[in-house]
Amino acid sequence: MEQETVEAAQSSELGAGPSCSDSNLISRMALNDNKAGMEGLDKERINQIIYEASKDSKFFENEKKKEEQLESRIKEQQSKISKITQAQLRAAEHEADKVLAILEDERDLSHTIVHVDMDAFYAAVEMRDDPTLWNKPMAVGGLGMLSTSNYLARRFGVRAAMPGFIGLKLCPDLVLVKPNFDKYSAVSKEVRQVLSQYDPNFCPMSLDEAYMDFTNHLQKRLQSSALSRMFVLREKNTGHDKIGENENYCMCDLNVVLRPALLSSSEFRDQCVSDEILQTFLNTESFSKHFKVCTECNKMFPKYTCKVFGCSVEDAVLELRNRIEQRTHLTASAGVAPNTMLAKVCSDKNKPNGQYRIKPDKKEIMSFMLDLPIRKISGIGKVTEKLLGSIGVVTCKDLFTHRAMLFHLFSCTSFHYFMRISAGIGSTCVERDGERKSISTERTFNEISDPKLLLQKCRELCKNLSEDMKDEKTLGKTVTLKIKTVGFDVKTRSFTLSHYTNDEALLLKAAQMLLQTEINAELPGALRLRLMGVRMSKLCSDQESQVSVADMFKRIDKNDQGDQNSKNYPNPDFLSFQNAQSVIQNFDDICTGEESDLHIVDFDGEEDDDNESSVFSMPLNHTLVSGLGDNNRYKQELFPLKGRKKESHLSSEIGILKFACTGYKAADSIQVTTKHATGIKEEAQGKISRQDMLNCKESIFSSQENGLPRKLSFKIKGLNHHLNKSASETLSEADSPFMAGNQLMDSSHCLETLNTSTSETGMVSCPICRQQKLNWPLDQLNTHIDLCLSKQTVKDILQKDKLKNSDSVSHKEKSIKRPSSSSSSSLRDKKQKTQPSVISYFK
DNA sequence: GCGGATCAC
DNA sequence: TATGGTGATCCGC
Repeated sequence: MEQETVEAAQSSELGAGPSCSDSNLISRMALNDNKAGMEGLDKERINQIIYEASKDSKFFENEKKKEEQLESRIKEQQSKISKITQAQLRAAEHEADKVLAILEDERDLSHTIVHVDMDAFYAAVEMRDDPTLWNKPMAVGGLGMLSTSNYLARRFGVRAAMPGFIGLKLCPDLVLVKPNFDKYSAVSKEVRQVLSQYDPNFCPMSLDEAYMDFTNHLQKRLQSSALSRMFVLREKNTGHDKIGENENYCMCDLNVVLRPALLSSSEFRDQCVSDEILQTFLNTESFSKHFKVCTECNKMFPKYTCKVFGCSVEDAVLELRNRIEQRTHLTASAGVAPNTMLAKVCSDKNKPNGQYRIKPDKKEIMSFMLDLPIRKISGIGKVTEKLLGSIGVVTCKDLFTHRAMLFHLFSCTSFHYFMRISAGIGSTCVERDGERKSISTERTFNEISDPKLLLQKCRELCKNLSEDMKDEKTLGKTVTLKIKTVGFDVKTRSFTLSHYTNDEALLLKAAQMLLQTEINAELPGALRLRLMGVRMSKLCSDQESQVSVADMFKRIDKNDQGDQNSKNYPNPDFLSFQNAQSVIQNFDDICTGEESDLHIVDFDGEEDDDNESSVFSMPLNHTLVSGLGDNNRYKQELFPLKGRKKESHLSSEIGILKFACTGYKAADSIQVTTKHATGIKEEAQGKISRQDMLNCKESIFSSQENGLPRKLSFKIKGLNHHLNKSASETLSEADSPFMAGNQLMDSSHCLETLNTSTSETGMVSCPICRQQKLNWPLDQLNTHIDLCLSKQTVKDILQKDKLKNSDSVSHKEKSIKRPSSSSSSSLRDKKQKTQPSVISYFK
């Protein structure tokens, strides 16, 4: 810990010059001894070894590059500083003090937060189960990377996040053990069982650590009997506390196999008795006389004692740690404080197998913060440490001293974060994280540069991810490809689909497109990778696609009121895969006039329809609903308009449903909104051109592959339900390339048509941007279409169309409340009398 | 919304 | 011979 201060002080002095320019090792690669069990090491020697092992590697080159980038960030920071006037600093100080005053108001000392952290968890589990490791420096991991090391190994400078081969250089006797995650996870479960008895809502951060709120437990504890705070302890240092030492002894959790019997045998079991009296009784009375053999394993009990734990926080936490140890034969450390930030720091203070408490007292907190290095705070890593160090901030108190400067140099978020740290204020709730926000898989490998093999790797990853997502019953919308070059350069490229999916083929298509783009960018060179990953974000649950129309209403209403509970409702911006899929499946049937289980309900609140109320219970993915504008009678009754936003998401979805079902029937006058995959919305008002109509069709057709929708980007507004004369005059279906006589082709034929009609000449053209290529493979064409749809091309088309139809009046969505007579055709005027304007559906 | 960076474990 | 995998967040654009 002391070295750390020295290192930080050095970096604060270095100013502009590169750090460690004299010594060979750059600071970011130096041993990070910010970890228990690593005090007082010969850092210089260790760093020299690390340097020797790294200096010629590409990894090292990249680290140097990053170091330089950091240096230039620091220079920028300094040039900013040079422009700050004294007056500005004074003003900033004033602002900062205001912030601190507000924070002070929020200070909450009423909670008792405990952070529990298993000591060298993975390593400890392995040592517990293998006596041959007991006296050896060991680490869990491989030559590539270590997950954790035992305390013996730490004396050599071997630590987590260090490559194994360097660990071996530091400590040639180091034993490497391959990780057994299943085992760690099982042990973790046991630990959690104990934790849950103190706080059922504890918040696990990983397999080996958790935050807990002890406040309630401590309250109850005050009322609890001494006996209920009595627990069994194995006598230590007899050897009988280690698994594998002596097979003759019971290794069960004595608090499970023995304690109940002890409790019921105690003469105090029905009485209120003081802790002292009970403890004295336990010390004199030898229970082991009566209980010698474990009924679970039939082995002899080891030597044990019983202890009554008091009602204080310290005793409660000690009891918890003891119970963990009895249960798992592993030790844990704990930190106790009024908030999570401090509790976390505390759990490290007396590691291993210790605990530390900061009392809920402002003075005590402030004196604790006084010389606490900022690096100890969770969230401040090596970069922030260095950035802050360069302006003289090393301890938490320094954050306060330099608050005016921090105000100028950092974002609002960071500044507030720093101020909270300086005041020792942290979160007092330990709620578990909500739903996950992304899911990913990535793999490091020996260099791959052959495009075929790269695509193969991509395929594997997508397959894995798709499976993981199906296991998790989750769908996603944004696909991100991550690549790391052999030079350790990391890049991410993402693409947002128009609907949620976890389908392998769709995933692959998106990821492949992104990868191909990167491969192409390197041409004529090769893209040389050492890692590839695929991530899916913007998730929604698989289940959520099964909502009824009523749910949908509720959801929109909740969300628009900014309800805190809106998380309980599906993301309003959803077009579920199932939804789309079901529409597509019904698509051909409807167009060809065959049976379908898709319900079509005009749900506009007019008097004449008895079917309408049934809509509420229909699953949406089999229901086509129209008329859901704010004028909708049912909707108004159910959810009075209280400044609610327009139901654009809903109408978007319904628009797509409508189009899918009626697109072939054509329309006389419609409005098109294109929602790009990028999220940009483009609108075209007035009459739609024939070409747009075809584009829409093509888009939907080309979206079908293996029966799956690929792209649904069009939202049709104001679509009239049925073909009529005036429409047929302006839009002849016979002109469609997808018509076979009077019959519409099914989707597979359309695909064929798309293919063959163009391949006669060998030239294939993109239906969107009209770009032509010789023998454009369908795969790539589809990928290209995706790209087109996501970029600006559609916008251009729509722009042109706008020009062509410049006689029609253009409206902003907002201004359209009623069917506009100025842009109406006579047909629409007629229709309007019998039913609400189609435009009003999507106001 | 996207991409780079930082951070924790 | 040789430096991980997963998830979250923030910032600047």
